[in-house]
Amino acid sequence: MKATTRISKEERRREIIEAATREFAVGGLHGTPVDAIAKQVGVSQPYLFQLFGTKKDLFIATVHRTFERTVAVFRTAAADAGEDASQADILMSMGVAYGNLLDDRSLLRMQMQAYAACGDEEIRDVVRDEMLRLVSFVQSASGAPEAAIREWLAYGMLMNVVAVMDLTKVDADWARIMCPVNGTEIVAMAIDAVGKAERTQAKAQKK
Amino acid sequence: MKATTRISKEERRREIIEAATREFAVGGLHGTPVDAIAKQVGVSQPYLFQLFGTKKDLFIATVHRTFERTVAVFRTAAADAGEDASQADILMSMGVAYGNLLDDRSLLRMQMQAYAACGDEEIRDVVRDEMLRLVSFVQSASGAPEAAIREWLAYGMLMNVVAVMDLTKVDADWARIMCPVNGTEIVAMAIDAVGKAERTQAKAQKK
DNA sequence: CGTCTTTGTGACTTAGTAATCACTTACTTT
DNA sequence: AAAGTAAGTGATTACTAAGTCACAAAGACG
Repeated sequence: MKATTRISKEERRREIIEAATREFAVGGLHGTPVDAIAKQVGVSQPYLFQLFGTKKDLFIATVHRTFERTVAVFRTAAADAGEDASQADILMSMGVAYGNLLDDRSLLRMQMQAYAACGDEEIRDVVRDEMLRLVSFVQSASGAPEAAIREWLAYGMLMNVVAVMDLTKVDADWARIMCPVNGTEIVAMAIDAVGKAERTQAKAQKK
Repeated sequence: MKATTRISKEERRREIIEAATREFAVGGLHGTPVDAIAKQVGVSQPYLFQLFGTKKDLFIATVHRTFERTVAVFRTAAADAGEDASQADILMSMGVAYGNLLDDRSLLRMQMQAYAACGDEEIRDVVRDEMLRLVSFVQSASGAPEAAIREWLAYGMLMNVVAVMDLTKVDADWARIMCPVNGTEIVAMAIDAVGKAERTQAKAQKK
């Protein structure tokens, strides 16, 4: 197999992480053979080990990339909200963007895999670190008070679970409790969530 | 190895599921050898296959048990709230009980493993089904409006992530955003969450 | 005490898979 | 074109782990 054109280490690394996201998303760290990732990229399996050292290291690199992409989406959303956007506007914009991001089930599932792998100390440390970055960014970008951010995060986590179960595809009363708008994308939930956060925030500012 | 005393199939099944919860919690479906579970129970590995058929089936049984335990805790908490408890009182009682339940990291991590394994269709169906039972119970036991339950669930999901990362052990500003009371148990968060839910509910009832 | 049912096991098969190593092939530079 | 460097692979090792099967031993019961 030498149909592959040669590209730089860094490029290849990026390609591999993209593929790894898709594969790890389904099987998790232990359920995904490195072979499968290599095959998807069209590169030999030993090369992955040369580039990443260990399967776990590749997993960690993938976790990093996952959170990085999320923060990037938040950054864009915050910028799109405009200069004179209120704190609530910014949270709203980021919430909607996150809802759209969840359409990429690979990214979402990869995030769940990261949480699930927190039984491993090394991975837990990485996940904490990534979460630190994410929360810090949201805080500084929105300027919203802690309580509002917490609530916004809480709804985000609910959205994760809704998305991972593909609840939007379930047409049942109970499903609508978790995800008010069935059959549609989760974005609507984000809007609803930010609406609440806004009220919380208004209260906090009155004090 | 015949130190084991013989007990009924059903008893043994229960023992195995307990051990499986602990093991699967760390390694997930694919990262956990059936051997490890068998060893913990003090029973031979082939016997597990005789009792459960497949590793995946054992995993599914464990998922079932995990949610069952959670609902049981909610049931007790709802009963403990007393006859003339308000809807908010009941949600509060269940929230606090859930916070305490999360001290059992095995149960919590097992729950995350269940979500993470939703890439598998069969497991996803099971998880949906368990979630249906859970949400339905909370709804009927509390009688609270949908929006209040949704918010209560959202904070529950946030608590999950806080617990899985062991954030209560992290003494940093950003950690306090996700988990206001650092160094202490997550219960305080539950109380805070239900406080919010109560307000939401009050609003809904004014309409 | 003998036999029947149920719980349980030792030994094996089969297949996959993380990691390594010696080696090759393409591209770059002088 | 020769020499050097960087990207990439075939073949193999050493091990793990799911699932099977024929068989054993405990208790129940007349």
